[in-house]
Amino acid sequence: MERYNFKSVEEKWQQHWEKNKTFSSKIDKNKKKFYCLEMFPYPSGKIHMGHVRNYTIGDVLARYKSLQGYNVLHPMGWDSFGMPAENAAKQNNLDPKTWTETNIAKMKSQLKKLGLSIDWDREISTCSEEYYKHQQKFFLELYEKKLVYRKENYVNWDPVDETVLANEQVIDGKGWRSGAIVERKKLNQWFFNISKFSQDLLDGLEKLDNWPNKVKVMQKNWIGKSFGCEVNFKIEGDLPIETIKCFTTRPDTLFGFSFIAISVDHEISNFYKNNKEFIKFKKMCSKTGTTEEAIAVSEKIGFKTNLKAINPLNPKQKVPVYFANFVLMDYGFGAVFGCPAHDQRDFDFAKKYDLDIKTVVKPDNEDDNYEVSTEAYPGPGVLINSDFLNGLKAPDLSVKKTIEILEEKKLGKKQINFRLKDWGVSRQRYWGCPIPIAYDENGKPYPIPEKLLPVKLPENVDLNVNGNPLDNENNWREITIDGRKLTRETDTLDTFVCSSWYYLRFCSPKEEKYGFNKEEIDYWMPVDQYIGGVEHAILHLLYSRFFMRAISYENKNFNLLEPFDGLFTQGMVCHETYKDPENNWVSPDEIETINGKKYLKIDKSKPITVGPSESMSKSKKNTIDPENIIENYGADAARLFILSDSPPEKDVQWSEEGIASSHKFIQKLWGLNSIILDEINKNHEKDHDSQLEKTTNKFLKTITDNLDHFSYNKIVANLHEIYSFLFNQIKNNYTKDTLIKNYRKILITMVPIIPHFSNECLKLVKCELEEWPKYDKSLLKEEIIKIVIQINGKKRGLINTEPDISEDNLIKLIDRDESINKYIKGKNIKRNIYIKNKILNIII
RNA sequence: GGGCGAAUGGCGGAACUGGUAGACGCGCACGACUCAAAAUCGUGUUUCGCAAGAAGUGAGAGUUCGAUUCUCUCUUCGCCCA
Repeated sequence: MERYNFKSVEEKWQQHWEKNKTFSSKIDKNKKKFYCLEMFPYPSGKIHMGHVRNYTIGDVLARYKSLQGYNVLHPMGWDSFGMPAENAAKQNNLDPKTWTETNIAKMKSQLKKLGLSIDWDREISTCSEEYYKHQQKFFLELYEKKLVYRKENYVNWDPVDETVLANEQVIDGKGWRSGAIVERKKLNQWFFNISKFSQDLLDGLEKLDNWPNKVKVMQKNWIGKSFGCEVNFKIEGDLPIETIKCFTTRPDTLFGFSFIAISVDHEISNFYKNNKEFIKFKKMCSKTGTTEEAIAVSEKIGFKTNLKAINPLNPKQKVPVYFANFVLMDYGFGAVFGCPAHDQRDFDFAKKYDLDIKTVVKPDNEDDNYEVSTEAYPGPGVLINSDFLNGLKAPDLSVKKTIEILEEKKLGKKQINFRLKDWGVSRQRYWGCPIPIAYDENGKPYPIPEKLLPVKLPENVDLNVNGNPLDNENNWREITIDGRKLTRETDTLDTFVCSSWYYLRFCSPKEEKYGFNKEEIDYWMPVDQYIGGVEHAILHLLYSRFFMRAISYENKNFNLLEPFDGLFTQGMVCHETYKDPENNWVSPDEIETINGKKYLKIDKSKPITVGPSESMSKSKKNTIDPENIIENYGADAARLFILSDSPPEKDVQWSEEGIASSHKFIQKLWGLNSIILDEINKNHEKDHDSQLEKTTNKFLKTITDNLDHFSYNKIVANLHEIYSFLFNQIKNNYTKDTLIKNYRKILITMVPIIPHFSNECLKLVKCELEEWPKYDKSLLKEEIIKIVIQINGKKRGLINTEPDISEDNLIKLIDRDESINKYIKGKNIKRNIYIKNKILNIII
């Protein structure tokens, strides 16, 4: 018997698929469509195991659905704008475009080696002009609809690199590259008005039945709807200010009020423009980052004004007004009232500036003399020290009641607030989609006319400058439109914009007039199954949901709100970690195993410590290169193993033993295939066919159920079981027809998982790939079943019998079975619980 | 601090709506083949016990004839938000 040569077989089938355009897709209204989409990769250079897992899961589904008769759309593309290209280009002194295109070519060939059923004719790359010209049109369309606007906003500013940093580039308040303390700086930036759809995005979650609940909860919290109240505080003091408006979710704690804190950007700051102390204070505040977390951990500092605020519920009480670093202008109204006893931030602030701390809520298990001492109590309870509000249950009842009172007195009104802020899309970078806007000498924005689109990125740009390289491209920046001299916008779009509509582009990747073609969209959209990492649970998915709404907004021809009908989030790929005696990370291929112990390959006197399995990362040196795996074990083995060990939604541990065992299993299947080919050529008279029929039928049911539920790890177990069955029973002399018929069915079920191998075997048994084999329900019935016999809930034996046996007949069988009967002989039976075809519990 | 989730052999994990706990794989042990090794094949493998048997799904309680599964309390871990 010849060994299975995965290399030649895999190559052969990959060429076959490519030549025959097996996976190309087009509209066929007679067939049900299935749009299977995996999150497209960033072309970083080469694929990693995370990609292998993501795309294998998607490929199993796409191939399965295709066999089930669906018209499957399974495309792939490149999320190819972004900072790594710019950084790499700087380092290697080449341009981002070349770097990106080289990477794409490399990764595409790697993905092809995995044997994915992708329609490569639909390949798109977001950094190509054909792609981003449509994005620019969308931008202008949204600008027209007033869903895009420009405003001043704070950014994380690295004063050393003179550049804007994304939140994830700020580590412990410092720039990731320079290590400089990050400042807050105001810049004019473009925004998508996502908050306009806050309520709608929240409501839409309800209908997404095929999304993991976890993701829906995360999005819900991110949108962060809160019920509260806008309160107007009367102000006394030396400035012409009559009231300050605050937003609060806890108006019921107004009797514990002891200060008002306003943002340094609040309009009142205009009166302090020339105050040197204030300017100093404001500068100090700018050292605090812009994230909620940075604000939470920083020291709370304030700048006292001469203003006094009057408690609306208790006009006798007057409290100071401070500028404070923990209040941001873009939440609420840039002003909060402080209730130190029941908010930790306010508590810290009050301690620092020696302000009153008055307890107004007591926990249920405390008496009325309860007092907050070392930290704030933000929990539920009952109101105390609050005059006419005393005794109300907090927060539900007390908040409701307080709002009613404030509304009645016209001192405030009920308000709904969302945490979701508008999406700032301006990036001060070269390698992104240019924003199709220019400005006149007064800074007034002009959309670039459609006939001048796309606004192309200039080439041969000097990237080794601080700040945005486009700012130095004067030839590119200055343009004349209709005789008017204008200057281009030099910011480029956030790459999340590119990925928030790519699923539409896949439906009609060659459409020239518009980003998509309506007929194609109507047929293919929505995506039936979207598959990717949970790390995109919030931003990417929320932005895509927004984008769909923005395109549909005020559009009579097009009205699709949810792009992804089903979502599946796969887990990460992990690997053991290794360290040498000096505590340096060591990669798996620097290690040699001798007598079960691990040593450094180049210096065998150094033993290796094995650490816990962690998600693969370059810094921990525990990555495995998929290319080597495919080279040594084959794509089918890689696919089989990445599916086999864990459920796809959980983390999986990559191991050398695991991939080797998958490879062995394919070899065993090949051996079995040879035996079956021999058997088929013999002429058997004896007949054991019904057992083969039944087992195959049961296997088909199980594997189909498991495929339908993403239980891909169990599918691999099913294959092992059916293999053992065939291998052990093959000598039973099945008749040729039965053997070939059932074996073909089994082979077809392997196609989604190990497509090269199973297609090769199918060819050898002369089977043209047709359709997913259906199982026969009537064959699932067993002739003999096992019934568990329990005595007082403890298993004491099994009875083999025909199905649907009556309780009386079953007891007669037990009387004859000594091993069970010995437990009940001479005992008084109180009662029997009989669950048909399953269990009999005898209570004595 | 809040939200969500998880905890099952030496390891990864099975167990459909409460009904034989440990499928399948890895690892390990023994055996066959071999001069030998590798590869391959076979047998075994939750724990204690020679055995009959007993205990057993993070800990403790509860519901039930029966709980890995449902309820409550706690512990630990993971993810997200802070």
